[in-house]
Amino acid sequence: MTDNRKNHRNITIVDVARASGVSYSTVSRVLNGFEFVKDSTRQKVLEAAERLGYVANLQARSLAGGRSNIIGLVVPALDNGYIVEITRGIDEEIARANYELMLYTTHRHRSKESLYVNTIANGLSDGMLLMIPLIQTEYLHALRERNFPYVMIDQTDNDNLSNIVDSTNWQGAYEATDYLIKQGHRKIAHILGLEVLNSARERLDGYKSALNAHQIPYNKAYVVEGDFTHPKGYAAMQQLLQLHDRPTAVFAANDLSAFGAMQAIRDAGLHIPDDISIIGFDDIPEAAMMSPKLTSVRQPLEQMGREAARLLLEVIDSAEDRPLRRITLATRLIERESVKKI
Amino acid sequence: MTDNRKNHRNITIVDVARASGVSYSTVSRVLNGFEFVKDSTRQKVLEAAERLGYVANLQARSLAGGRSNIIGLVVPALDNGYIVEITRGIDEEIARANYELMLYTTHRHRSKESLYVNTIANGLSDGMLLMIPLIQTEYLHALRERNFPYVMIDQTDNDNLSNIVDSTNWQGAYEATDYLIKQGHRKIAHILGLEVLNSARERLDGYKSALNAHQIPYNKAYVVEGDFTHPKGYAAMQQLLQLHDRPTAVFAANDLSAFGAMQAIRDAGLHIPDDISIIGFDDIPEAAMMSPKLTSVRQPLEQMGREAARLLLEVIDSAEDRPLRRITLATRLIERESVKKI
DNA sequence: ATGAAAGCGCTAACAG
DNA sequence: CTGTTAGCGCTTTCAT
Repeated sequence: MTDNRKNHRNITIVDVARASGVSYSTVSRVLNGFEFVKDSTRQKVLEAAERLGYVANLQARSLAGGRSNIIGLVVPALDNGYIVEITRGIDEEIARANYELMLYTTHRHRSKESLYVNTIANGLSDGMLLMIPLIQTEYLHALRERNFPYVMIDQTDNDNLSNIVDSTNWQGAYEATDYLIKQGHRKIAHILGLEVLNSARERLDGYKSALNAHQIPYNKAYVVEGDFTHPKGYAAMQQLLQLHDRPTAVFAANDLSAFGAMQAIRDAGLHIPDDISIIGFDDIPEAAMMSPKLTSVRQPLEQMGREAARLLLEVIDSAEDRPLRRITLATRLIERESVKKI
Repeated sequence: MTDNRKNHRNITIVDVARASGVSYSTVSRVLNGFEFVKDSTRQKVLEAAERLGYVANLQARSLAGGRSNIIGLVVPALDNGYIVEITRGIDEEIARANYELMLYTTHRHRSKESLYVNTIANGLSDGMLLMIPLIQTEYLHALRERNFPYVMIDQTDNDNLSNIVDSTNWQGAYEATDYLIKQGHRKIAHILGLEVLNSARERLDGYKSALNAHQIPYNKAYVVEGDFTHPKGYAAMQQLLQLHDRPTAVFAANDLSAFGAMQAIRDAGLHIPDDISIIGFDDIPEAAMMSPKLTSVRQPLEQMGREAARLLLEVIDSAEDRPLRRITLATRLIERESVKKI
């Protein structure tokens, strides 16, 4: 601080100790719910703390080896409903457990990822939640080595040594494609997700398997590049619209690219679902607000966040040799208005 | 911790000191960019820190009276684009200054607000950003008393003693209404925001003033209760649709209620903008993704976040007697497809 | 059941 | 220019 800003004396356990006539270690015990404290003492201390308006100093507590009740969350950015929904689930769940959230946004810079992982691990968080696509396994290794609690969300740890929460990508994609087929579609395109990501590959596989199950030949021209973004979805759809044998339906790897595709369809003067049916993946809140409302495979995003938070809290509270868990939540097709039966 | 989780020895300045053969206060000086250090010493220290993989312990630094480079952000919840957009702006700006974000979500519980304000002020944040509607002035008073840097976003401090970033609510509402009038509308309804909030009142005033300026009598039946949410917007619109003399256009206090209204209009079998024109406020990203795309008064949300962050950073860096600032950003009408000329 | 004392990692005078 | 020292507020042995 430039000046005397931090010279304000906060109420500390010493003050509480003085006010209640005990030593400050006793105050600490009371505040931490330690059991061997005389009831009358406990009362006195609690009362004094209340009266003085004592507020614990988390950093000091954490420094001294206690818990900070803070968990770190690393995300790429706050720029889409997908991340925000998961974050909300996390937020709700940790609030319930009286934890706070420290938000680290990498802004998709690689260098930040390692920095954050390090900072968090050696800092004040009791644990950390990772939503970093393509995280390098070395970080994870470092975390494990120091026994730092962490949970990954919707990602794969190639070493298979992490606690993970994700959802049934393959299954969801299969179901979406199968649904389109059952609505009479045969010419079904797929707008890919970012292919380096596991979720994107699993969705592609689900799509292929469904076609295969119905003996519909796989048409390479119907599978176009994408990266989970709106602009790419738009471009991909434009590409599909130029095909001689235009698809009658498209399954987009996520809602964001589906929105882009819808835009492209509209801009081409065509109508959804009359001319082309479309189905998304994720079911972010915006999907229900579109017109027509987007049919989509719901990934229980908020719930994924909640489960991840809960799992992390468990890990923090448990012994080191706790067996790893992988929680895979079920996706579910939400039928709305963007698919037509033909 | 239940076990030896925190017994992992981190690399500290003591290690760096030992490795570079200087005292640890010198290391501290180097790390803090203190100027009176011999260049050769600085090199040695930096090199050793790098080699050892030293990562600063923010809590210790903050405890000892230094900066934590963390700012606290208090928000009601992460449940709508309005908050998320502002948060994003904040996030980007503080990242640029190498700060981290500690997120406190009140989940709209009053008790949490005071707790957070206290915790943050006595905790590790260097400053705090407040997005709490109807914040109690006593908290603010407490903050000022301890000279704790804070900035409020899109709120009013009745005592007028705070640094604030907001936008031209009155002006924006006036412009929206004026625009509708110029498109030939006379029967213009208004879905109110949460009336206890200043922004809601200012928008109502802007609406009234515009009507007045065009000698259109104020019709009380056209002004219906709302609270900035989708469901209330829906209900408000239903109410308007039942009127004998139905309005031809409605100005909603924010996009969220506009979305609700649009839904109600569609559910009533009517069309936008052919049967009813609608205009929102905020211009959250979803507004451009609707069909028809919503015409809306853009509040530069992300920029508001940025400005607030920048202002806070300035306050943190400046002397105590820095004059207060209020930054009011301009709103701007974004014409899209939800208003028809009649 | 409670007090005394050490120390977590760091910054900031105070000396020199 | 650099080392020494005293805390910041708290948890945690170690005594008693």
